[in-house]
Amino acid sequence: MLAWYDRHRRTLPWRGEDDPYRIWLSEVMLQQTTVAAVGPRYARFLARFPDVAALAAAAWEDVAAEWAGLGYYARARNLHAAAKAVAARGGFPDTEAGLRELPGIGAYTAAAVAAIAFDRPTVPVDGNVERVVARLMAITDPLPGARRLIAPVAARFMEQEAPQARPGDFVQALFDLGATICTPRRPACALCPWREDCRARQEGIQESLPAKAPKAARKLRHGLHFLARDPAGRLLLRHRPPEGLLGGMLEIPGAPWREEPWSLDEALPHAPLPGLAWALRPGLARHGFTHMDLDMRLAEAAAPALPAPEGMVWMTPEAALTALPTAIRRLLPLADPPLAEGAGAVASDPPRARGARRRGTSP
DNA sequence: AACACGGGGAA
DNA sequence: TTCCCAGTGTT
Repeated sequence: MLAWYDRHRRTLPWRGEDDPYRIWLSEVMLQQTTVAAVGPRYARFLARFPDVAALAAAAWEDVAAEWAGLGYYARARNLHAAAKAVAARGGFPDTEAGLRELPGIGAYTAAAVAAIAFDRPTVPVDGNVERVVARLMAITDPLPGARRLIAPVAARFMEQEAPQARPGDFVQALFDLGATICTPRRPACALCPWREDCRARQEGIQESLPAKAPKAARKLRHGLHFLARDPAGRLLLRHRPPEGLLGGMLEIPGAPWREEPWSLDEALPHAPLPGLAWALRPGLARHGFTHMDLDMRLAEAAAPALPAPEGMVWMTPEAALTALPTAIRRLLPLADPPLAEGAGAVASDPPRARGARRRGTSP
């Protein structure tokens, strides 16, 4: 495995780093997030917060804006909290158990940082390792339950394949094998260093593993949001509660997301400023979360120059574009004139700003 | 053990 | 479209 890794490993921005801060940051960004999505964001984050002291000293607003668009915003909150804890104790814990105490570091990330940054002989079990081990051992139990069978096998590999040598490289070799050879669909078994040992391949069932438990159906919810613009063209945004969905992020204020679609009249009590002439815009913004789909409509009004109400802030469209989470950003192309992604210099193509088509028989 | 929690890239 | 990604925390 290590010989294969030395020959075929991917070149990645966080490869070869020995700074625990950088390893940790990469692992947190990579939680449920693809390498391709993390790449540019990793470099940008480090440019803004070059070390753990800088992150610990930063204001939450700046961390949130930097994380916007990456998703799973509890990661950013926990990252910020963990940075303060690390700065306070004078450095990173160098054991799996010590790392596990930090907010946002669970079983996987503790093992990953311990192995990669501190060469501890432990195996983080991510989606790649689950897939590689399930196939190698022909484990047919469905995930996530099968993890209790997979983890001990992975730990045994570490003992056998990397006896006190290169634990960090061994786990990253497993990642790379899963990402480039032992892929979810159409694995390239002919190129695999373990092709002769793989029980799933021997049985011809590699493409059906790992088995997964069926996931719950996504609910559909509806929202109606109110975009107020002041005479300077700034947008009125609201802070969401610190926990829960999009916790701690900014949003365009609106009526709560619920099962039934909103009419403008019905939603009016939830408008951020009283007495404005709200006009409902045509079209619908749709966003899919992990557990629900969300259909949002947009009402707009011109507002006089006023101080922002409690918990809200006036922000330029340019700043809003980068500070808003993607779900909320999808409303901007519905505005008149549209505040699309390319509103600034770049005339990029507006994302799925699908109009009222689809089966949404709008009011 | 089951849920809540984002978003994007690839097939 | 669907799948799934270097998962964590809460209930």
